[in-house]
Amino acid sequence: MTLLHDESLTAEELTVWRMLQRAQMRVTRHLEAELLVAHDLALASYDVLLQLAEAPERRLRMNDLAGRVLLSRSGLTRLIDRLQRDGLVEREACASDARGLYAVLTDTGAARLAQATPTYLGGIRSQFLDLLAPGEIEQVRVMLAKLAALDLTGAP
Amino acid sequence: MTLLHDESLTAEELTVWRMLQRAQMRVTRHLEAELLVAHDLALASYDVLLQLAEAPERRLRMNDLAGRVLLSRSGLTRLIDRLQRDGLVEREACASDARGLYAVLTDTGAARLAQATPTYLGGIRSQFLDLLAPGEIEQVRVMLAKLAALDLTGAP
DNA sequence: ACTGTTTAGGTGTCCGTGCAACGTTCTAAG
DNA sequence: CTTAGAACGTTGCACGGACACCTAAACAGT
Repeated sequence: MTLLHDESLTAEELTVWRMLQRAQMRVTRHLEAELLVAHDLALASYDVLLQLAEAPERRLRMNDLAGRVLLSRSGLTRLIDRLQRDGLVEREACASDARGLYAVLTDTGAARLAQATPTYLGGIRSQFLDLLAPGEIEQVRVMLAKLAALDLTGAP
Repeated sequence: MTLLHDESLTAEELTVWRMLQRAQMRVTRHLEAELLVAHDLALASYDVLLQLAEAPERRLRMNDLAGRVLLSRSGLTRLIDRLQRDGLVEREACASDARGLYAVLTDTGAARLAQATPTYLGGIRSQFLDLLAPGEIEQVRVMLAKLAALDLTGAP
């Protein structure tokens, strides 16, 4: 597993990985910057709002939410602190489990999300989707599905 | 540019983008963690050492290097501080330009890089390349080339 | 019921990074 | 030669995030 198969292969493959890193970083930065100047919203915050908006009852358990936005639990705690301070989400106790807390999207939060969404989608388009042919997007989707499969099997 | 073309398209495309985010994050985390435990080397540090190793004379101007590792200049300053403290790189004045500084890879640094490289490549393999068919890797390369083209034209 | 274990969430602390401002040096215009 | 402006690298500051640890609640076995 830690063994090296064949050094010679890696020249081009390594480049692919590095290009991927760069491209992803570039798009992310662009997106974050645009959201910040236009709506004073960090990318992570946008993701949280989006996840909540898609969730039933506009609410999600903290732990659950942390997993979806790829953030540590502590990181999410602070982020929700900020969003709550700005009135975009609220914390609500869970009836069935006294330890549990729901993060709930407020109307204000939903409105901010709606405002920011064109910027978000536009950024993804201009920096990512518009540069690829439709068929290529589908190719990417297929590949990513393979990679995502690992999440279920290998990494708990 | 900030206009929304068609809301209906974005359902699947949005998923593709989010999957890409997740996949990239997952691989990066895995890589960083492995490098850290096995060689006490952050991913950013590895990247710096790698860039320097590939550069002529094993040296690169700070500004130049900052661009290659996708780090702000200030961020690079501190990173080089740490690497220098650990003896992996050195700073060297530039003869032709008194403002300029070279970051130079030391022998110690080259050795550490060599030690860590199997871990790095192995991680990329196991988390990324091995999950894709050879043809798919080539497809990715082609697409990334398109995305990278933007770096040259659109973004200064 | 009781005690140990696991889970949910929050807190203390540290580290890495970006932004804005700064000093220094190079370059161009007068 | 002088001076305005740009470029290079560094520093003060604040912020965001992770890790380790903590408390409270749920669950397990006896």
